[in-house]
Amino acid sequence: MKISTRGQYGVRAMIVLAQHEAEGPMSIKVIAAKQGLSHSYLEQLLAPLRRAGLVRSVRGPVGGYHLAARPEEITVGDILRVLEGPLAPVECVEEPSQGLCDYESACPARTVWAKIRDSVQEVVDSISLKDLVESSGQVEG
Amino acid sequence: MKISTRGQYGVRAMIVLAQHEAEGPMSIKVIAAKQGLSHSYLEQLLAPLRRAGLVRSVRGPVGGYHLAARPEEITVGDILRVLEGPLAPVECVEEPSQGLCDYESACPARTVWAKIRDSVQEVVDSISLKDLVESSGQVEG
DNA sequence: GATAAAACCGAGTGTATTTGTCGGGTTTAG
DNA sequence: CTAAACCCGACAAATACACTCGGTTTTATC
Repeated sequence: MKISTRGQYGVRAMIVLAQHEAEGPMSIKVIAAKQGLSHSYLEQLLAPLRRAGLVRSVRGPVGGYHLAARPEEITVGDILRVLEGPLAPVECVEEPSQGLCDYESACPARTVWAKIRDSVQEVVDSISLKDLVESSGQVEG
Repeated sequence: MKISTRGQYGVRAMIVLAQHEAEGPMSIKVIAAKQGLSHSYLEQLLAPLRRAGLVRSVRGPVGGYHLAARPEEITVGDILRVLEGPLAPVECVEEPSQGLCDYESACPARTVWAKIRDSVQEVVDSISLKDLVESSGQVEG
């Protein structure tokens, strides 16, 4: 039941972008330094986020990344789905619907997994980047 | 964000034990057959469940396992904590308290992880084996 | 136009975890 | 005494994770 570093770092990077939204594009180098992350690895996370339309990139010198929408329009769920895949604790309750367990059609355990899934989704979909930037005292740096 | 097969199989095995509670100890062989699991692997899951006091074993011929408490007293959370470890999406929000992130003391992302943790725990701690046995049509077999 | 900073891309790599298997030992009912 | 069951530790294949590396393309600035 762990979120991998992809999801963790991705959320942290997006928070940084939200915090410095007004300052124009921010380079991978700067984001990585602010969060103590590897440049190359962070690069691998921003690529899918860009393809998913959550951030936009500007190439060339003084380029970098900025949010593709306002902070209140981007949720933690959006980020985690891109970097972690389906937010379901087991395959058989992924959406769009995976098949039932092959062993028996009425699987009592399945209801548990579905409830966990719904519960997690409700949490992450209800938290926007704006919420996170506001709740934290504005971080300097 | 996945639950490993340990947790999945463990919950399924415990449901089987709850369903046949009245019939005396059930052997690993029978449980494994009912759920289509490997005998050896299931054996590895029942050992920690026994040490944690969730099941009791009876040795010798016609031995096997049975629940150590009534189905309404054993929750899915109890089972998952034994087989999956702490029910926290990232280390820094595990209980008893792990240290904060080493990078900055005020980590906005941390509040997200804590909410996910609480949400998952509330779900799994509120579902007992009794709930699962009742909700499913009584499975024959 | 040259330079350099930055995004972009794909492949590769070492480690850790997962998901089991296997073999042997111990307990115990019949 | 023996078979059935639990008990224990080693081991192995497969997968996922967490990066690293080298090179290409784009583009502001000198």
